[in-house]
Parts: sequence; structure tokens; C-alpha cells
Amino acid sequence: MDYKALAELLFPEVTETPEDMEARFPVRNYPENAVITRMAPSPTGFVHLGNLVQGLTSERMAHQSCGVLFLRVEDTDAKREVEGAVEVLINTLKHYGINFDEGATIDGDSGDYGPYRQRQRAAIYHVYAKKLILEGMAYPCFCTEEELSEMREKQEANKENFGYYGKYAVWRDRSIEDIKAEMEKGKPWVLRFRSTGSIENQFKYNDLVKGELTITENDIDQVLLKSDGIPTYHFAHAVDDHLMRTTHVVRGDEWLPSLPFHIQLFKALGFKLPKYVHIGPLMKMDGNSKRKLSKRKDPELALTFYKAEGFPVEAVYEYIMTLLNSNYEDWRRANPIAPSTDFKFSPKKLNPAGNLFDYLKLCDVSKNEIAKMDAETVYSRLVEYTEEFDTEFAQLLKADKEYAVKILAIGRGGKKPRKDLATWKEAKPYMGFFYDKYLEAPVFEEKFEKELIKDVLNKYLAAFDFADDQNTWFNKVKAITEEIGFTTDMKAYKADPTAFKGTVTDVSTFLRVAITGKTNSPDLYTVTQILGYERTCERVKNAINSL
RNA sequence: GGCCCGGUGGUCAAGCGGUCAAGACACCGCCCUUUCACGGCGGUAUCACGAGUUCGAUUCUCGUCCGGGUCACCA
Repeated sequence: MDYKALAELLFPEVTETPEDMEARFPVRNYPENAVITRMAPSPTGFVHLGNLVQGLTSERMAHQSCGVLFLRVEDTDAKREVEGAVEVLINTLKHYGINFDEGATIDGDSGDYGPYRQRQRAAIYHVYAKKLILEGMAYPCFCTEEELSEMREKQEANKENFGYYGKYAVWRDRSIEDIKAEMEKGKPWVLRFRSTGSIENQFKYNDLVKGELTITENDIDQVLLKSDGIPTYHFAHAVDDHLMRTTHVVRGDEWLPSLPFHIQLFKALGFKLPKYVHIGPLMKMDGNSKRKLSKRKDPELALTFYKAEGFPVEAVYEYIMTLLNSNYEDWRRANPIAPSTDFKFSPKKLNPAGNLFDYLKLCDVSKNEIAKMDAETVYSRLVEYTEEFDTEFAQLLKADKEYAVKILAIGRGGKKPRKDLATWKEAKPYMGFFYDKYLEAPVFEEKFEKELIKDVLNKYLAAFDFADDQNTWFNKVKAITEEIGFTTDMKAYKADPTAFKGTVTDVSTFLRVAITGKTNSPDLYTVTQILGYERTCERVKNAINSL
């Protein structure tokens, strides 16, 4: 076979050589241990937790080694591309604190190793395609989809391995005349790799997460270029990550089965193999068994879910870090206010089997994150959230900022801050009663006489003095308690509950229900101070009238 | 079906030849407490199974079972 003639037949327009590419994209001038890595998502419009896990891992590895993180858009599949997806992607990643040093941006590319959108790199891939043909390592294949699926059926029936290999690789050694003839008929073709591997051969490879892997050589003639001249993932990965001088590839472990091919390809192209970091899948409990988080079944896979629920980005970040490096949690406890970038991240700590996503744990992490914020911060974050998801509440919050901040300041700061909120969505049920619009009608326990409750509320109204401090206020509550024959001695009550009609807890609950419409709330005295004299009295009066 | 990866409490997990097998979330109990939230103390619960190597295996080897991934002109 005259490979030179074949190369010219297939790629007459390609005049550049791999050497030209090497010159155009020189080796980066970085120290040995600097990690040059990338995020390489496809613009499907759906950004999920897996993207974030991968992104965070890449980001930490790059930046903690003073290396480079760049964004490359893998848009080789035109069919799956969604309008505006690149913008969504970039904005979402930025929102979660993943900052790129170079690569695709909202308005074009930035950096010396672009273009960073694969479809714009077609000419570059063709240079290497031509090289492989010239060296007899690639050839055109004119098989149709039907022929390929027939092949597959036959293999299934014969219980053979699937794929285009050996005797099934029908275009592997066809004459240049046959190829010319098909081309003249205008038949579409793909470029295939001529594999010299054998499944009889195995070798060892070291993955940064999985450790030592046993690799079986690839014997399949994989597609390098699709019939539209755009590369498959595999070919683009090899060419791009070589030319962009990537040192580490972080990706999901669903790629592990194609690793043998990638190793083979890099070798064929004369490229140095990057180090691989294969991350296990995110799982969830489904009944009694684990399964991979699925785009179709699990809304919590989408990053938009966390935004809509109102999880602060810090919380999602912290939670993912604890999933990736479980010692992050201990570190965080020891360094509560240190920037997360101070943590020494290690890919070796990733669980090779993948993690189970634990929603409750996320909530716990999130409560701690929100508890760390000051009232002003909580206020502005809450406004930001409600402006998007609950405009009515947002209006109320904005109408009187001082009031809202006062509410949000309850129990905040100090050694033992309250942890009421895991998400911004929970803010309304928590503090809604401070707004007349969301105040619920009081419902009192049925075991107490209405007249008794009325009596308590009237007594409170008579005794209530806005100028009282907390102690005085509570002493008045206690006085009322004793007046109606209830006890303030909780120890005695505990020892023998039957000896008493009721306790100061019950009296407090009457007041609480009257004032907040709920049986639980932050400290009642504080609530009345924030509500003010008029509104407190009004609420108590209304409660009396409702009885 | 072939190939690959994995398996420590309900979950996240440390440990990787000798440990009373850390810690966190969840759960339960007690304390604190006007409710709630917080905080403090305590508790239930784990090395998938079977062989082998070894004085000794959660740690090493093999097999079984189970879970996951993958076999596209998708990434």
C-alpha cells in the first residue's frame, strides 16, 4: 500500500506537519511538579454534580501546585449541542468558585493554546490524521451504520467480542483503488486507527486514584475521525491534551475501559502520556441498593437543584470536599475560618469506588456554613435567593432591611450559634411569622380550657411592659404561671407530673402560639422586642378574640 | 456475554500484618432549657463469604458472591 498516496488522497488540503504544531504550541515553561489540567465538558446545557466533582478536583490540583487550569469545550458532537450551553456552563462553574486561567470564555477564547472549542480545531486534528495515515496507522472505512449493526448482531450470535477488529475490520487492508472508487461515488467515510494490540497481552498502569491497574491491550480499530471530519473524543483527547501540554487528566472512571486505547494512541502519535485521575461515580441509595446518580431519575444531580433549594455555594463546596478528601472535615474543624484553598488536597484520598451522595449530610454542612455568616451576609444572600425564587418574600425583606437583619441576627454569632437554616428556602417557614402576611392563626392545645388560656393572655397583656429586660419579663411569666395554679418548678413536675395542672412551659406555649402562631420559635422575649409593643399586644388580643 | 474497577457500622470514612477497629452525619437516651435551634455526656451498630500465607489477618494471595462501569461516526 502506498500510504503517501492514500494520505494525499484523503487530506490533500493539509500542508502543515506535526512539527509545525509543536512550534505553534510550545512546551509550557512550568516547574516539574506544576499540574497543567483542564475541565473538558460537552455543552449539553446540563451541568451536574459530576462536573463539579471533576472540576473541583482539577482546580485544586492545578492551583495548589501553581499550575494551570483551563476550560476546553468538547463540542465534537453537534447533535447533542444545546444553544447557549457554553454560557450556562461557564457561569455555573464560576458560581461555584472554579476559576479558569485560560480557555473558552463567554466572549471567545483566552490563552495561547487555543482555540479551546474543539470544532474550531478541525485543521489541527487533520494534521495528525494525515501523519497516522502516512505511517500506516490509520485508514478510511466506508462501512454503513447497517453493516456495522449487522456485524454486531453476528458477533452477539457467535458469542464473540463486539467491535471492529480482526476479520471484522473489513476496510483495514483494502486497496487504494477500492478506496478511490468509493470516494468517487461520494460515499462517506470515517478514519479508523489500525490497532496492533492483542487482547492476549496485559500490562500494568498506575492511576492516581485507582492505583495499579491491569490493562488489556486494545485490538479494536476505533474511529478517529467521524464522517464529518470532526474527531471522536479519543482522538481529540490525545491531540488536544498533548498540544495544550496537559500533565494530568481528571475524568470519570467510565473512561477506564477506553484507557487501553488512549495509551495506544498516545504512543502511536509519539505523545507523552499524561497522568490520569479516574474518579468513581456518584451514587445514591435507591431502596436497599446503591446506584449511580442518574440524570433522568434524580433531580439532585443537576446543579440547578441546589440553587433552587437555596443551598449556599459554600455549603455545596464544603460537602463535595468532604466527599473527595474525607480528612477535609477534620481539617475544617481545626481551621474553621481558613480559606478552603489552605487545605492540602490529595487525589490519592479519593474513594476509588465512588461516593454515595448523602443529602442529610449536605444539610448538616450547610447549617454550619450558614451559622458562620453574619446577619448582614445572611440577609443579602437571602434577598438574592428570594428575588429569584420567591419575589413576594423578597419584597417584604427589602421593604424593611433593618427589621429583617434584626430577625436574622437572633442567636447568631457567639460560641453556640443557632443552626436553624440549611437552605434559604427554609427561611420563610422559620421566620415568616415576623411578617403579618405569613402569620398563621393560633391553634392552642385542646387539653387546656379556652377560658384558662384567655385568662393567661389577658394577664400577660396587663403585665406586659416593653421596657422590661429579659429577666423581668420572664419573672412576670412565672408570676402568671403561679397565679393560675401552674408550677414553675420543672424538677418537681418531672418527678411527678400528675401533681400539677400545668407548668411554665405550658404558659409560655400559650404566649408563643398567640404571638408567633407556632409552638416553637426562637426566644420569645427577643421575638417580642423585635416585633415591638404594638404588634405584640395586637397579636395577643387577636388570639384572645379567636378563642 | 467479554473486559475493567470496587466491597470497613444506615451513610461518609481512618486504619493497610498485632488497634478496646478513630472521627463525622443519621438514630436512640440523658443533661442544659419557657418551646425550638445550639451545646455537653453517653449508647446501638462495621471489617461480604470461603480457603490459603503467617505465631497472628480488616490489612497479603486465590476463589465465590454482591455492587458498579463499559463494549457508538456520545462524550
